[in-house]
Amino acid sequence: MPRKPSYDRDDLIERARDIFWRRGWAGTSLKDLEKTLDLRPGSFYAAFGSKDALYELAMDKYANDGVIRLKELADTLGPLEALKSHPKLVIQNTENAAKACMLAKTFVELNIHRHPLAARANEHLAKMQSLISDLFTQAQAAGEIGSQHDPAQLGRRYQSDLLGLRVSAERDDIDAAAIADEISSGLDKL
Amino acid sequence: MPRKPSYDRDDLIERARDIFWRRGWAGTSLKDLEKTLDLRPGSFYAAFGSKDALYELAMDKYANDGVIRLKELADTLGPLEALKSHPKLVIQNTENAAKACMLAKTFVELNIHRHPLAARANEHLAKMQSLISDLFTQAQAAGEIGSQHDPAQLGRRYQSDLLGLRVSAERDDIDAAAIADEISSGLDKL
DNA sequence: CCCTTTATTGAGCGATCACTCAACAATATA
DNA sequence: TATATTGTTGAGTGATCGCTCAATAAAGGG
Repeated sequence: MPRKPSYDRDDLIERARDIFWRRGWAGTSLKDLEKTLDLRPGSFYAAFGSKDALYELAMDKYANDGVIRLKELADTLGPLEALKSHPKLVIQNTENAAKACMLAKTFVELNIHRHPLAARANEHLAKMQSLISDLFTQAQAAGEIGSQHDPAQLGRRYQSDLLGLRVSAERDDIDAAAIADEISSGLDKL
Repeated sequence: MPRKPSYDRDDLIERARDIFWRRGWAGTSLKDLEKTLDLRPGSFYAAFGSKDALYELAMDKYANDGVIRLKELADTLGPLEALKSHPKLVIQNTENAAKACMLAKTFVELNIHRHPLAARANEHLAKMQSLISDLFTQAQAAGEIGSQHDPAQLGRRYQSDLLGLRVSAERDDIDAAAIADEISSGLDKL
């Protein structure tokens, strides 16, 4: 009986992810979203409910894709090589996305207001950190890094360095690829 | 002849700096500023001209104070020890300020719109990076670090790591002091 | 065809945005 | 005290914010 939507929902979420990622939460207005998604207000709210609800969908997609990408990298290259190549890859998205981490941007922007999206961003960051630590554990088990290191500690430091790299990568006057190389080669000394 | 202002201008700029630092550019409304500075709109605009003009004053103060603090640290402890203790100090501001770097927050929030404040934030970041590199040069000249390293490269990496640390320090579930220690002890291996 | 169900449209809601300005208050000089 | 100069006030500007909803369009089942 019913009429079908004229759009692909996942495609809209991806486009929303990119504009939220680039412009931030407060920096993205509903007019921006309506233009980017080619939706009138009524369709937008029928489809997603609110700006925040769509932001959450977009951020969840961002986070899940990031986890999948790193896991696939580990399956292909092994844990240590995955961690070594990840920094370079993560600042190479020439597309319509930003370089800085969307989770970090969301957290920093909204945590001061105790906004639920900040808490969710932090959960995603914690999950990613846990994945990174797992890869360090695997690398250690494989004898690729010394047994004296604490994987949790390494994961925490790695993620922190990655966040710094990705902020630096937004700057035109910074050679971010060089920083990525230094992060990677630092892992060889473990 | 004239009437004198009933406020201390520098004090207002410091209070503005803290609220801008914490809440960001879009996240700080004029109503917020009026409440924090105890100024009615007319006085605000007579004193500062615009929200952006005050933001610039606040950010400039933030940046200049940061430069002065690091220089004083170097005068007291010497270049390498200054760089080693700086990370711990910079995440210890228990006051009404944020942990993440105001320059990085400003740049990341406003650069996508090519806002003049983003360009100015980047200039401040570049100047701070230059100061850091100078300290590495001095440490190298004093034989505190090996001669095989490039001070410019070290400065770039150090600043990037610092930005990551300061983002991580906003998270309640992260032991930022531990990351700061790792950054510091990493300098001993140079 | 009709009818039911859902999608789409776009004018417009109240609230808030950064900001203005005419009226008034306070102070220093004459 | 009178006057000139500047600071302060707060109602109010047009624009934009996120969002609503009644009207209309489209599609499948009978």
